[in-house]
Amino acid sequence: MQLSHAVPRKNVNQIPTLRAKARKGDPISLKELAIHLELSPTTLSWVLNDAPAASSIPQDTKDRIHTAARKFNYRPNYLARSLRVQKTNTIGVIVPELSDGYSAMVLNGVESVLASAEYLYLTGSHLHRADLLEKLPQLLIERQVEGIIAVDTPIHFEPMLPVVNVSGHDEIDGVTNVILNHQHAAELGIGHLFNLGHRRIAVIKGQEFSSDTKIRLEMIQTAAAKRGIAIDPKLTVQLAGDSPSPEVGYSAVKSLLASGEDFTGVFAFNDISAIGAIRALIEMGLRVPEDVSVLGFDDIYAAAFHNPALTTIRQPLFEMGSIAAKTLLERLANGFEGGVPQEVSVEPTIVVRQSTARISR
Amino acid sequence: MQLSHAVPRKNVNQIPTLRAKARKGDPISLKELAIHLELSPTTLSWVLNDAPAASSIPQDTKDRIHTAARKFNYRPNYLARSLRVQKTNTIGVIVPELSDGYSAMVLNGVESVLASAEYLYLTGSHLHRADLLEKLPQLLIERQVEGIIAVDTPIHFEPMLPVVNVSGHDEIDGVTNVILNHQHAAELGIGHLFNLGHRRIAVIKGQEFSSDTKIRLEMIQTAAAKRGIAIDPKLTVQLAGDSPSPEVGYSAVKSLLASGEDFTGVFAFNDISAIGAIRALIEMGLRVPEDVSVLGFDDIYAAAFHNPALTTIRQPLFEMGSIAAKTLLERLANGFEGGVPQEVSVEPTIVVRQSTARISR
DNA sequence: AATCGCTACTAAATCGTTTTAGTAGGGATA
DNA sequence: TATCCCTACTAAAACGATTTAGTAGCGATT
Repeated sequence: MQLSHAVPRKNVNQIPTLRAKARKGDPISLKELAIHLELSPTTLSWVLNDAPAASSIPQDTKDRIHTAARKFNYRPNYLARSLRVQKTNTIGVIVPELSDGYSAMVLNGVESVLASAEYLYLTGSHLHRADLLEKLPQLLIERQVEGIIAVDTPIHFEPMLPVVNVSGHDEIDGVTNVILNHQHAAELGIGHLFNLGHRRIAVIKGQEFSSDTKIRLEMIQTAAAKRGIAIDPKLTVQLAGDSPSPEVGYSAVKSLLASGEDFTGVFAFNDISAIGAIRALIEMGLRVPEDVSVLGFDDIYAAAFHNPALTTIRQPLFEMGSIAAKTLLERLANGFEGGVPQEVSVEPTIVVRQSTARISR
Repeated sequence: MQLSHAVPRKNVNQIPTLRAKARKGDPISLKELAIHLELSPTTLSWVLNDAPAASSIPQDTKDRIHTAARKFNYRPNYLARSLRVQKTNTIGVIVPELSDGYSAMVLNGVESVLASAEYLYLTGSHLHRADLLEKLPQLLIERQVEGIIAVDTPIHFEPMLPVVNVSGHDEIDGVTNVILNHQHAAELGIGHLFNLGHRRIAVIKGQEFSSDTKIRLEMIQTAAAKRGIAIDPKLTVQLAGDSPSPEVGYSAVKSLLASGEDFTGVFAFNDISAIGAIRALIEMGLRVPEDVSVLGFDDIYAAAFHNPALTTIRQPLFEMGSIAAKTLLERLANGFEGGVPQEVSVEPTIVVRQSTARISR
């Protein structure tokens, strides 16, 4: 990647800015506005914030204030206000990384709720690095965020402020976990494969750092056992590396195929790895779903349009995000009166498409 | 989606929080720390910030201060500091939406640069809604962000602070555009298809709201004309709707196929729509690439693992993000001395995979 | 005639820093 | 001995809001 045409414009630096300032009006302070109106800042503050004390201010004074505020485009300085009222209307969000599809969907849900509550959020990606896992919460807390939403992120700190962890499984005081009903998810997935006749089912485990990895596998094993089949440890492979690319699923299934073990179905950790798995199978001359069924997880946008279209366990990621945000805002509003919900769980659904089929051998 | 097990924990609300506070130490202020040390806040501020004035402070006093600060876990209050020094170390980022893959990749690049500069960022998604396009910049400016990075977002305001627009094409004072060399991209794409023998090439235009839509098509037409072929308007379809799903590409190509026009190649606006296009073609019984070649754009993670693997024009999205951030930080550091770069451009590359092939009919 | 209450405000403190302007005390210099 | 400089600090203002505590003026009540 190269840069080209770094074209600096001349004479554009000073003038337009000054013009813009003069035109738009330099941010004016409450004090300046008060002087202009020959009133005290107190009065303006009361009126502009519609404080109870403003009830004694006559309407025409109020009108004068509002008019002047609009005219001079007065915007209260958020820093000053936040400092005074000890409230920032800001939360922190910690994600593993943004471009994995998963976090972005959750964030969409978070944002949808925050927006209507006039909250903004600061984001940080920890990239699974220990130093960032340590530093990011600090950084956010220093910035006076009121609470933290973590997505698929281990919590290593004792929270001094409300924390909601999406896909968190550790019980930590002060941390609310928003989780998928993994038992149900496993039932749906294994049930589906079982009903199609599959008995030798390979499982792609998630990476060690993923919060869902452990419970997901356990629940799958339980669901399989319930149907009288076991998940053969030799058919269990684990994703390696932290790339958000299908490559990790591809490699995992490659090594599985190399082992020579026989299987008719694959239950992947997520859609991304399912896509990689399919590539590996096809390269070996196996057809999906005729020879091997592949079951994804998450239902990302691409799942429906992959070739073959992915049968998958849908996680309501957007909703998990919005629930996380709602829960956090509630906890903030309640102070410490409402009690801290330990866990909120959401239900998966199965979306049957073309990557799974009845066993034919 | 339903909620279940909203399990509130009893008696957990008061105690652990108080404990945590007592344990971790309530955030202590500089003043309190100063009282404890029997020094003035000034002295502490000088020493802790390693200000020039601290040169007259003897080393053992400095040590006392640092030790106490560590012991009481002193963290300067960002609001207070920012208010005083008129600097927030925060920028605003505006994206269309996070889960389209594109924005997330750019954001990764942005974050990689900001992190090492000790900057954090506030994010807002405008979802192509006019009201949000208006409101988000206001909101961010109110929060005293030092600058704004917009991603594929039309700028409707006169910027009072530095703005960098990734994939922006409008010349606006104070806005630096980070853009792809679209001429080169079109050359690569059309050249590739042309060399494979394709003459009747369908083009999937982007949505109207996408900043790249117009120039992309123009450059494609130019590149085609240069080779003596024209892009038939009847072979030009436009993505409709703002879903980040392959569905929009699917619909577009469906309607193209319904028109009965003949073509051997498709140049898609992005990989997502290319994936939708392939689905539409396959549904019509056409093989990709044997009957129709499909060329994507962006090179998202899934492109390499789609079936067939997508030949695509790679945009260095991560780099575009990091360049945007670097440019913005430079502009912030320079004040208005350095001049405002109007445009920085980056080069695409073509990644040839399996979705394009030599024409066979 | 003193008190009360109401209206329509203002002064000053406060949030937690940084920064400007001093200053007390001591030794060296003229 | 007066002046100057240096060391090691401190007091107070400032950033821009909100909030607490008043207060001046006036009409109504006791």
